[in-house]
Amino acid sequence: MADPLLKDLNEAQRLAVCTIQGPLLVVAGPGSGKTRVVSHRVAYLLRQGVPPGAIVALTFTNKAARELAARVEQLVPGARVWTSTFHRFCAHLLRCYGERIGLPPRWRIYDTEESQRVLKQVLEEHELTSWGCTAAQVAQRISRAKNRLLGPEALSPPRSPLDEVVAQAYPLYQQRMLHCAALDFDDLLFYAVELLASDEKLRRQLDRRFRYLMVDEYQDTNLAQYELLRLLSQEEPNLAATGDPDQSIYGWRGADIRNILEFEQDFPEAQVIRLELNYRSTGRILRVADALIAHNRQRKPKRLIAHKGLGEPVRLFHFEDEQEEAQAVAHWILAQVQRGRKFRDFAVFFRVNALSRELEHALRLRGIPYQLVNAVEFYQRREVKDVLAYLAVLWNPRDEQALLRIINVPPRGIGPRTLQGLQQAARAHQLSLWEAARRAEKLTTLGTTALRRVKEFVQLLDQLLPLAQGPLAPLIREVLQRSGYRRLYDTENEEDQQRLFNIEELITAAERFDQEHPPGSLGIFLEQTTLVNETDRWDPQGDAVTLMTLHSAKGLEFPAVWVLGLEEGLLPHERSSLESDQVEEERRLLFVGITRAQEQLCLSYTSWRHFRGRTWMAEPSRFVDELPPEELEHWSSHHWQEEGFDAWLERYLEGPVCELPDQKPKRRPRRLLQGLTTAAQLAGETSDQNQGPWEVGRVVMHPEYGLGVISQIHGQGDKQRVRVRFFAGEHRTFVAQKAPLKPL
DNA sequence: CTTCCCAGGCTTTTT
DNA sequence: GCCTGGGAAG
Repeated sequence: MADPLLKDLNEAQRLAVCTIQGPLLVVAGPGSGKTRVVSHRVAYLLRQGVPPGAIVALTFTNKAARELAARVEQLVPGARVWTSTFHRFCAHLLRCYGERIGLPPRWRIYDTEESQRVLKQVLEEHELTSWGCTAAQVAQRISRAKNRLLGPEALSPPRSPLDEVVAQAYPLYQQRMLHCAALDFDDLLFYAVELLASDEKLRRQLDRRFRYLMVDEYQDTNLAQYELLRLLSQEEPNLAATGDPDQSIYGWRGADIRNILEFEQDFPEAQVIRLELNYRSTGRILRVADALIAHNRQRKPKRLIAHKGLGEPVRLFHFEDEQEEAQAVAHWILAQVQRGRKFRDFAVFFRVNALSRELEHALRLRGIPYQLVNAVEFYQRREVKDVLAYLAVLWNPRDEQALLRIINVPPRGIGPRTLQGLQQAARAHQLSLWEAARRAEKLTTLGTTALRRVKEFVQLLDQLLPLAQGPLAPLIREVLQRSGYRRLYDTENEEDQQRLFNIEELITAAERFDQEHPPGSLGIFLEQTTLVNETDRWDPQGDAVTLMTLHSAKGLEFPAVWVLGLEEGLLPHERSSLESDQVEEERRLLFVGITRAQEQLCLSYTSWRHFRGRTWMAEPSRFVDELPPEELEHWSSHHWQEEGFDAWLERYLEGPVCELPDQKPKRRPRRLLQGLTTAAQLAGETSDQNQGPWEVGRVVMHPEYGLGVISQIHGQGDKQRVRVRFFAGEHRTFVAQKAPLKPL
């Protein structure tokens, strides 16, 4: 075939690209060129004369959607194929047709925090809190129900107190959400399915319009997503799903691995193509992965065939404790960087974030740059959410959570008492909180002061309301100006500066938005802020080692990978080690970690682990026994007494390594005073951005340690720490904001 | 309305 | 060991 599009594809890939009619399942093992296949398939469809508007490609993350769009653009410049996340796709449908199933106009998406607050309110108002279950638990159950398309009326009979609470709270929660014109993430899918299931005409219309559906990461779909796809694949059943059951690691979020396992039953005409040739990892790494995952029962038989050579053996290390382990990781990296490798070639994975601590310490001690992937998301920050809440109220005053968030921020004397009065009035008269506030004089028995303050607040919003029709950036500035929000923060204070800076960032984002949207597009902006996270994810920026959880590692690859903490209770996690389904998911988690490695793979476990303030006796993970010994080099902790890890490293690297910094004397950080973090954890590079009352060289006084000198300042904002050398000889690091230090 | 203090808890986190 | 949230005190 002369088509250049198909030139660089292997046989299975080509088949997957060219199979365009009927249901198709592409079981794509790790590193098998799945993204290539998907993008080429879109291009091929276009090449075959399919109009771009007939194609929809659904993904789970914005990043995946963006990447796919970019690759299609590369192959077929100017093609306008709709790539979207499930949630955005559903949000779009509901914006267009939501009123058909009774959704209020101008609804907004509540993020997890907001919807949980609503739930909490509901629980409290109906005295459902005394049952000893948390709002988070109930929220999770409601979420799970929605993912399974179970409405409040469809729950199975309660069998536990929690069931009881859920049964009562669920309908109340839904009512309240709709009353606030709010949808949570799960609602987007749930209502979209309801819409299509209840409106056959619309369903058929959309089914015909979106003739070619593609879904990535199909193993992670839940029932709601599955049903959505079904509803859109009746007359035009050209559904192409790609995924790998062995990489299904989101069962706990409602993903149902059966969707992919039973694809052929669900779509009897389906063709199944397996991409088994792996371009990423060396042979031994794949054999280890293969042997491990073979212990799972819930899977589709599939091989991993190495395109690369056999490569080095996989290394399995046993250490005494996590300090030794962390030090070994650090030396392993450093020694290789000294020999020409880049820091960015390395990644370290762990099951739980808490395990990064010791590792970070070890890396810092040696000046190894690293990027820890779990940053607080921009749109989750308090000040950003406050400003967004103002916008949300201006967009739809019925938005109760938003209103509650700002009604007394900055403080304007509307305390819990006043609020309670307003809320009572609202409930009594079936009004929104905003309406109650607006008519507070008539509806409540508030005192004159309280009433005046409410009035002032109502006036403030009334002044701002007309501006909501205009562009965003000026609106935000005006909000900040008239509400006095900016005054909340002190330009002298380091942390506040960061917050003000974040607000500036938000305005910048709004300015960009204004350039691309007509005035009054506030609703779209609000939707983007919840559905799109600009800042989060891992970016290969700069030269740094990557540290992340096994979950975050999915979809990435690195030349050299180390997975640590292969211990019972940690991997499989203790909370997932009883049920076999869950253990299988944990096994897949390790599988995902292993298959990220291109050339080198190290695995490790320890005898002792300090964790949650205790020393735990550790036991090798059951998965360790499932690895094929013939592909491994296994080094036990006894070995290091004879040789030492550094000596091993020299042997492994076949030559001396330049001096590796020695581990500082072993001392476990002790807790000394409330709000105080010890030096051992945070000794590190000196920041060159010393500002505020803390400066290197400044003499300070501590109530317990006496006089000292600030020797380093590290980090920024609320993370900022000051390291102090006390004249008595101690070194300590303090959280700057909470430091009990007095500058002298 | 803050601020302080302590108890309890504690995977993973695409949207 | 460290953080969050709730409750009491200022």
